[in-house]
Amino acid sequence: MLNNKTVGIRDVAAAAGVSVTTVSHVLNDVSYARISAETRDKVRETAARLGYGPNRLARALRTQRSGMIGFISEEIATTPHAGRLILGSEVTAKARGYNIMIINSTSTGSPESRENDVAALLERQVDGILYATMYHRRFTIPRNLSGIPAVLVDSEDIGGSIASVVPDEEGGARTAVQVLIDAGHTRIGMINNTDDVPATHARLRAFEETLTDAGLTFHPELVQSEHSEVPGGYTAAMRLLAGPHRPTGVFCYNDRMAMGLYRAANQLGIRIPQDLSVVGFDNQELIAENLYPALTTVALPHYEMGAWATQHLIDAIEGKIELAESAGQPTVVDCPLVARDSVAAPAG
Amino acid sequence: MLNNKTVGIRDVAAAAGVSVTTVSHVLNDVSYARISAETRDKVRETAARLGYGPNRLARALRTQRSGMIGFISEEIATTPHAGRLILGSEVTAKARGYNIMIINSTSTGSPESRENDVAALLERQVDGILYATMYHRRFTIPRNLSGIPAVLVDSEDIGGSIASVVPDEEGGARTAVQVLIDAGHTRIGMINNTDDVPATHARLRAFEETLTDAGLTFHPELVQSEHSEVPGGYTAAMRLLAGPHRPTGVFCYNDRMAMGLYRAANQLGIRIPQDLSVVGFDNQELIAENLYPALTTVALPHYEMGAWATQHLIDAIEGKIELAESAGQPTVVDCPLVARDSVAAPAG
DNA sequence: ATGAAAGCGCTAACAG
DNA sequence: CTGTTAGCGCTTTCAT
Repeated sequence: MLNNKTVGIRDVAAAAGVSVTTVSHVLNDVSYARISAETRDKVRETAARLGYGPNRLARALRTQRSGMIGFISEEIATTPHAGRLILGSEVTAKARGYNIMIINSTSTGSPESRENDVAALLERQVDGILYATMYHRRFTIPRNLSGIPAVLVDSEDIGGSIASVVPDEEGGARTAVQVLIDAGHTRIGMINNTDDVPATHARLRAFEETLTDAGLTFHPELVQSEHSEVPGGYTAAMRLLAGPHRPTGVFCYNDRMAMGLYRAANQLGIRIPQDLSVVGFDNQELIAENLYPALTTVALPHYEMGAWATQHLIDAIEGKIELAESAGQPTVVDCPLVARDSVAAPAG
Repeated sequence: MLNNKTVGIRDVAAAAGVSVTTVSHVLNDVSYARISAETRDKVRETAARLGYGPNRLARALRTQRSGMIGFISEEIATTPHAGRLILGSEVTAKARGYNIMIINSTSTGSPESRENDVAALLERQVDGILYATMYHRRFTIPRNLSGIPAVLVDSEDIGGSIASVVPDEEGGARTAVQVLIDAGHTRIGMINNTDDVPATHARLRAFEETLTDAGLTFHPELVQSEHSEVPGGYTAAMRLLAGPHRPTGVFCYNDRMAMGLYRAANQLGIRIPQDLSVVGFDNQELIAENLYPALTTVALPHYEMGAWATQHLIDAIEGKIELAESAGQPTVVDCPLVARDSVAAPAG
């Protein structure tokens, strides 16, 4: 332990010629403390001069509040999304005087390993726990996570017992499709994922509804599904674009599949956005920003979900809200449009 | 504080009918403890039955060892690299019984804000600190970081006072260029960065040396520099490829610039790898894996640097090594080749 | 308006 | 072979 700060409250007290109680009271601005202005100044000055810093561990032991929140994240490294989640959480936590402690988990781990992750945090006396999954799905929380302040991030709790926050898949998809409609497209296709996850179904549903609401007809043959990576996007796009009566606008399940579509279009001599408009989903900046033309897409609100979850977790810790009340259904956060250069009016 | 575990060592002692000392001794496997096998079993059984878990805060306060290491990272979210750094660190720390506490910083912050980040960690009584910069550069550490166990990750300390670990820029660049040479290329170009950072100079130097070592001549007009992003790569590539006597192989400063080169090549009707071989740097998977053809590149060893730094920091904390000894020059870690599909023998 | 003292949960002398 | 006890640095009740 780094005891460069070997200076504690009693050193300050001694140097200032007062008791430790007084020091504690002034440094913590205790409301009921009745201490003269001069004493206060003297204490503060002495503390500063000695370079005093509180030992948060000792305080935590005494107050039963560590000011630490545990953050369990699946696959921290494989996706840039986790970084934004952590950032949203860290910034929010710091603003409220908390720090975050990170544990990396895997989406393939056993229930016991998940419980161990939670237990490790509990031994550290964290005030609450944030559990983030790698992608939006339905998730069964570790048993020992229930009954303590916790929020599930980017997944819905199957048991419905804890609060959670997820992206607004439907809203985001509607936004994306509407961009195409607003640009004047009437024959719109979709490249979808084949995985059985909430996003797959919600985005398809929203696609269909948005078309219908706009008075356009939904053509089942204009939705092609594949594995949600670049090669899948390419394959699906080839099917979608090679036919005789191709769409003039395409909504892609994610930016990676859109990247595959770009390649297919390039290969077929179809220009984006002149001959084909495309909108993605996720706003994976490395891809969306760097594709040519830059991809118009809808952002997955990872920073915001991390921030929301942290804000509410802390509110619950501090007794300002009751997390149990929102446990029933997930809080849904907006997926905003990020307009770039891949959408134009249809040709002719 | 989550006192679901309201069960402490004294509860276990009472339930097992022994003293707290005995419980502490058996649960911590204290070497000099002389306790009968039966007592040990009884204690362990009781602890398990009651669901006892140690309060690491109390232990830390008593032992002056928190078992926490602080991790300050610049720009956690903007680069996927930070994720790998954190992962390497977290996995290593966990394996040795430590946890990591994250603080997000910025590369543009003031010296005071950096010192505050360090101070926050110090108040938490972390046993040591890892300070990671966003990219490899020369860095002045916060003043209050000196004198405590700490290692600088992905930068070299200008003051030379603390240990650091950086990627082997030269070695990585040599590897990249050698791949081109081994494939039979003799006219090789480079697309370089314009920033004045160690990587720019080291990679260029290695490029030149590797050519010379192979008996090839270095043509200054075959190195084109621009801002190290996709558009810069495109611009530089247009200059490099539009000329009359263009190279058959190109080494790019990073994968993003290589992506720009791909677009230029596509536009000029130059096929990769048939007409042009390319190798990148960084192994930004989202790009390198998904470009068509997939990009052969050299990996920046973020996971390894995180792991190395953590391993050594903990060794220092535990008194196994003296960090000061390696403070003079940075430890350099290998940048391995990631062979994909963008290199072939030169045409005809 | 200020101070003494107890105690948060644990470890480690030291004492039997 | 096992138990008593002091104390890590702090907050807070209670006294004065």
